[in-house]
Amino acid sequence: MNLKELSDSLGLSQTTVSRALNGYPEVAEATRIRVAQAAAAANYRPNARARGLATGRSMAVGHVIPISTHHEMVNPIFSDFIAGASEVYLDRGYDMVISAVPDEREEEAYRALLSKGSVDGVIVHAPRSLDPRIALLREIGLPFVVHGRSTNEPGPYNWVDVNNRSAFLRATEFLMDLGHRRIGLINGLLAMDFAARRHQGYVEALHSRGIAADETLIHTSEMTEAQGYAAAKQMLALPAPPTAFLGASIISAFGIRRAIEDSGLVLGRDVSVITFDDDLSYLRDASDVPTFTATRSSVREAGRICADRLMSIIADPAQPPVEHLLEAALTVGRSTGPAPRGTTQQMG
Amino acid sequence: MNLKELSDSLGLSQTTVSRALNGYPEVAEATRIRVAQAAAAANYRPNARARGLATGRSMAVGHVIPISTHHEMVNPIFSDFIAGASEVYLDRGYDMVISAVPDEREEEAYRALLSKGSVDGVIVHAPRSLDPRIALLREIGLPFVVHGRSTNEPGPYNWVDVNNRSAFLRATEFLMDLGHRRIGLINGLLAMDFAARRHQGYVEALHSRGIAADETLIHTSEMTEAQGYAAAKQMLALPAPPTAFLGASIISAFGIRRAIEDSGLVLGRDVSVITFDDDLSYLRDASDVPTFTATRSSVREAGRICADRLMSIIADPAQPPVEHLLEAALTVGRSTGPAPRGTTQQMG
DNA sequence: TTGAAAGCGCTACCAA
DNA sequence: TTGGTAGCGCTTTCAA
Repeated sequence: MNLKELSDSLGLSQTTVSRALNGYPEVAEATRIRVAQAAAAANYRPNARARGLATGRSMAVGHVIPISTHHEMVNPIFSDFIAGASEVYLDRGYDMVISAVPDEREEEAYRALLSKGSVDGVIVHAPRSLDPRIALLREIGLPFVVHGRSTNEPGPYNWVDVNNRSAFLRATEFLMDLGHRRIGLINGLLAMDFAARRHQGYVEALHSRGIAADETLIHTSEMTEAQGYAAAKQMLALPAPPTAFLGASIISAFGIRRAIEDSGLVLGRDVSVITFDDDLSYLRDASDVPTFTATRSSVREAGRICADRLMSIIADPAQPPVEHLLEAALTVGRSTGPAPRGTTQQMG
Repeated sequence: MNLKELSDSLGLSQTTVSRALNGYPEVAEATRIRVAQAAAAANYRPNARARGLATGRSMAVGHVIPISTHHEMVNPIFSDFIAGASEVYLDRGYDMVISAVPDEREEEAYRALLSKGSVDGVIVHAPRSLDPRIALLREIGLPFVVHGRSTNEPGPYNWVDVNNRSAFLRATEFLMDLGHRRIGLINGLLAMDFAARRHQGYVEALHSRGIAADETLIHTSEMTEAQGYAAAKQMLALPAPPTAFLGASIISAFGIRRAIEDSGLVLGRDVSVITFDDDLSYLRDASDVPTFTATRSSVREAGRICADRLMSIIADPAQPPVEHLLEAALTVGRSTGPAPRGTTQQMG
């Protein structure tokens, strides 16, 4: 069923039917109702390509995911983000186009998305410290919102980020409040902006209590199970091993747990672990289990906000960039049910 | 840069330029080269919407993900599948459109995808025993490939599936070979086809050794950490607790591990665990750690195969349905590096 | 308040 | 081997 068939069946012109369906004010109310009913009955939906050709907009948003490093796709976090963004797209009638491409074909992917006209804008994932994608997108004039930040990027741009610095600062303080003084940090690659900020928060917290950061207790690498295991194992073998770990991701945290077990220690009794990007944490000294809900709920919220922001930019590209910093929620108590929806919840 | 501008700059007609770019044989070789160079220099790419309007094909594939139950998006497996499919799409110039929709809006999503004309075909994820989506897609004539199988579906259809029955059969046998007789099965919901097949393989293996399946050692639920924990905890409290677990997913396996620890037992010493959809397993009696690579590599492979198959169907919808059963690889030895690419590797 | 008609950028048919 | 041209299905002036 297309516009012509629909308008013919109604004895109206395509123009009028199109106007009625798109909410133009000049259509008589009676006509509009008649058209709407006929369209619903015929299960009519305008062809997206034809409409796109006519309007110059594609009603689709692109997400380019670098896959060679396995940073993103393997990361459950990404799923949450996508789920949040999808909610918004679904509401607004937008499609989500995902290009999973090898790192070296990333630029090509963005250019293709633009020149093929398949999307009206993109979300940039996992920005690095000075991310070339931002310059590229500005240059080619494709609207974009960054999930995360690119610290050394000189110009203004739209971003939505979780406050990784404060999250790790608070988590470190929390552990210190429990008496821990030697806290191992199993972090992601410092080239990733979020990892650098986490490192910063951790160090700040230590300094605020007059504790010097011990390099042997800081590890940065890809956030894999194997890396988490190796790093934790090595730290536990130190003359003065850590009594607690701060894990950057659920994946590496599983490696940390394995290292603790392998070392003959008992998780939550001999060694405490707080994991970020996770719903579970293990502490030996707390009556209950504190949980960073940042990534099971805040990341989903971040997806919603990014999508919403991008669609606003697409509608009006002239507006000034907006920066949106979300506070991660560190709650006490194991969370087993659905993650809370708010993002402003603070640690007690 | 569009076709008209490009052809004008070359002093050729749009027709000739289009033909040259699309590999039609009647174009003079000299012309083709000249056109190709100009196109590359201008960074020209045909507008996907215009081309789609003209050809009737959208050069895009849809993936509809049900999100309300958190079956898929939360599942790291899904990421691997997408990564595999993406490789194929990228090669063939196809876009991947992902609709994450609440269960109840699933049918609407498929219909919209078709009538809006945004995709040429879809991949169906996580089929149930008699999945209504198959009938729907057949009815509306949208080409599709199912990742998994729908057991009670009467008609033929294209599917690509991992042999879940044999995987669980082999894993159960493996545990029995090590001397285990009480093996807990922490499974997904039986309404999900893959879970039913896993259950079947488990029971078959027990029967082949003359062991009756013990209902108290079989648990089915959503594959969450909390469910895995609760189920394992309960089983470990039985008068005759299991000495090994078979976990259906990496997520629930983490719950199983926690239950073991909580019960004062040591994983790999007191209780063994084999996890599916995972790269890690913990056995007390094996010299090394056996690993089901099914989901970190085979699932990616399945993504590739599904995508390839779908694009073949789109090109020629008349061809008979193909059924593709992948054997899951159960390997011995911890896998820490990149997952192997093949899918036919068998357990020793 | 409604309709006719001109595109949007491309492909594909029919001529030359 | 090349070009003219008629759509593909929709939106959007411009007229009526």
